[in-house]
Amino acid sequence: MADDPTDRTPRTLTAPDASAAASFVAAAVERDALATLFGRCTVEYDGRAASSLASGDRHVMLKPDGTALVHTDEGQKPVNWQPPGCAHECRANGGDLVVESVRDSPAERLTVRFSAVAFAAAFDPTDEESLDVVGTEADLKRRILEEPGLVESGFRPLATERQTPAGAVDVYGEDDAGRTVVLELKRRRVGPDAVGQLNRYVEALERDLHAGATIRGLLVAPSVTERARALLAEEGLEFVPLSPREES
Amino acid sequence: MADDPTDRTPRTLTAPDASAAASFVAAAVERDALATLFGRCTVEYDGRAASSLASGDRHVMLKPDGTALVHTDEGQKPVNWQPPGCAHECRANGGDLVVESVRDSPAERLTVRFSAVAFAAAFDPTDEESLDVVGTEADLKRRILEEPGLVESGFRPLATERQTPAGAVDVYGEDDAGRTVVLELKRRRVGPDAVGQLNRYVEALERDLHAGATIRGLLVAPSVTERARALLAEEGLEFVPLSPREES
DNA sequence: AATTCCATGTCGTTG
DNA sequence: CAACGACGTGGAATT
Repeated sequence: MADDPTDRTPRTLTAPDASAAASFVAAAVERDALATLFGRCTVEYDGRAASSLASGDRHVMLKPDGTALVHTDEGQKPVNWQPPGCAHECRANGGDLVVESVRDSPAERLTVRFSAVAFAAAFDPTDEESLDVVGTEADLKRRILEEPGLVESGFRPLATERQTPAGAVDVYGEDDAGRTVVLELKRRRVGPDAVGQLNRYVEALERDLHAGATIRGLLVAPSVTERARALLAEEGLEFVPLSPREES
Repeated sequence: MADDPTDRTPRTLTAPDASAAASFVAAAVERDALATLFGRCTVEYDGRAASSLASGDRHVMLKPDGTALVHTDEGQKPVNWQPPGCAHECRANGGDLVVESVRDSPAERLTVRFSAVAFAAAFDPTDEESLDVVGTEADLKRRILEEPGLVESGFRPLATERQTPAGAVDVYGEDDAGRTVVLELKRRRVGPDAVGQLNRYVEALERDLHAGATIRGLLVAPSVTERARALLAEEGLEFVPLSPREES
């Protein structure tokens, strides 16, 4: 059974010594299994930045796509990690189990050194499904294109992702007076950054079309912070309250 | 041994039925252990957005701080998750194990329904250590304050985090001609967003000080993209190449 | 490979 | 609690 590659039974190991753990993890990595380890370890990282973490109990996951994750008992983000595409290696060193995940470009190395492994497990996951998310900026755009009057009476969308020297505009169109209108869409409450983004597009289009062109810039989002509202006013831009999901 | 709260041996369960798995996970959550599950499940999420994921093999982690993570065999980010502060519940329902993590404000619910649990484990992690990272924007600031000439000959820093109507400026100072200088620092190669940020600060200060004030805005980063460079030129801003770590 | 921008971003700090 | 900005942001789409 242990040699059947279609076997979905997990392999496990409790309190192994370093060499048993190394063999176990090496075999799991070799056969593209998802390996997990729990135990007392230190973690070193060097690459885009560098970090060091003293000894403590952590959970380590090695994925077959080259991802490595180190989790403590707190936080949604791993305390250390390595992105997909890395090569996982492991070896016994002294009495320790050393797990390393390495990649080039950028050159990065993650080193986890276990002084004690409490537990190891390896799984062979099969997952053909993909996630379907609702309530994104794309949904907001869809809503607007289906019902332009949600933005304002008489608004007519002419293009999406229209290019400008400053980047692509989310939605480009005209108002009922024939003036050019630029929409910047956000799925949630917006701060000053989104105002800056919209302003870049408006200024780029004003330069690009012709000197005297009057272009309206509308920030479309569920709500806006005070500072963002002040910036909008300074720049002569407008805010339109609208949510990606039907309710507001 | 199983009742010793200081016991660091993990508890494990292989191919449990739904009610055994539910008891096991409930006990782990109750005693603030870190619980992991591996098996075939569906995942539903509703909250800031909403999502649905059909049946597949996944790894689920429930942390004592209320974090929930659902990982597939690919990717650094969990396919679904719930942030710290959630309440974990679990129950047997039909032949399934249902795990839910819920929070209010914002109202969010994650529901994982296992048709089969291949494996469950619970750990009692102790981790007093905190991570030390090097190569951040704070390091870049430190470098500049220790050796202002790295920015340009004669630069004199006067304040950090100086407030403006548009937010706080990273570093505020004067050049050798006595002109006001604003620095925006970035730890890595920058795009148009950072230029917009710097421009907001410069314009706010020009308004704030007096009408005719000439203020130099310097973007300090390892490098800059072409579009960002063009935007800098348009706005009359400058770029200074400098890295958070000693080398460039 | 590089650029740009969205994200259920997450996370820390500050008011 | 809201707001603001950094992050080893990650990830997708486009060039």
